Amino acid sequence: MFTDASRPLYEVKANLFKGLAHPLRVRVLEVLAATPDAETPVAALLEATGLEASHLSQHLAVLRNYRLVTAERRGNQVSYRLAYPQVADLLRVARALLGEILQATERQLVEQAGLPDIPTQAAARATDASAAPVAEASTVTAARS
Amino acid sequence: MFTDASRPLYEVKANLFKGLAHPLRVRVLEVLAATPDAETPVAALLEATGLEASHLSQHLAVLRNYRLVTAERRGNQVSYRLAYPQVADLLRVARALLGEILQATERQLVEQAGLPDIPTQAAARATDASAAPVAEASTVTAARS
DNA sequence: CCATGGATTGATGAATCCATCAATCCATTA
DNA sequence: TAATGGATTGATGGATTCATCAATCCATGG
Repeated sequence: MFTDASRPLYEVKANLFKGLAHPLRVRVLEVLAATPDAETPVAALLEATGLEASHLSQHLAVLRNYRLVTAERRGNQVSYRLAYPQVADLLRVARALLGEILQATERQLVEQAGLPDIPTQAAARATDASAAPVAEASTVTAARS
Repeated sequence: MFTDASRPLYEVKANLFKGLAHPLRVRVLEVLAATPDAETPVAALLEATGLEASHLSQHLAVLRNYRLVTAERRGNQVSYRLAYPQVADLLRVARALLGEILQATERQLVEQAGLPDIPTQAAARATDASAAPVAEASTVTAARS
């Protein structure tokens, strides 16, 4: 059911994004995407992420269920690779989009720094929390009707 | 903070995917992507989704915070559009990936249907639940060492 | 067969996200 | 300014997801 057909496309898509919506999973995919034609043993992933085996394995299971990676057992140990090259594509496009977003919001910060408050490092310090969205600045812009 | 720089890339990426990880939000983005150069009034989104205004607005707020859409107020009503064309790119690539996944899992279903159980419509009926991942079939494949 | 190392699975409290309802805001018109 | 329609915001249970720990599986070597 992790990627079922016979459901509206937007549901399946959202579901795919849900599979990608965790830093550790993205990290793992990035590592795997770095060597698209080689297998990466779990040991290497453990080292790359610094995680506890069990924790990593949980997320690997998620990635497997979503059919984003495939696993192969060679004797005692297991290796992973991306299930499809398009997974790497997706990461690249996401990165490109983020480039745009960050660049644009940076411009905005500069613009609004010209007038109000402290023009220097205030913004930098303000943008410090570790959870989610971009710093606010009133979203809905006006336009003449 | 919804798309902060100065954090590891994989965190920011995962965060982006989190913003996309909901069927309604994907649906809205798809609608907006259908007319990239025109604004879409909230009324149209309401109709396209069949949602209650408040509910839709919640998700629009999320999309705004993630900088995926922009809103403009024209007199009494508000219209939305994609903030960057790359958002549409991302949806397209996701769709391409899903195409691969579904096609491949379909092949697998056919293969394994050749031998066990009922070879006909059993698989189709089995893939019915409405929540998440693809139907299971043992993940870790073996290989010679 | 038992022990060991490598990896996965299961279970549980904590944290996060979501849908719904009430309240508010904003611009237009009377 | 009072009232109305369009849209957003806030608050609150209910549902998902996550991190951690213990238990299990699986293949190899003694």
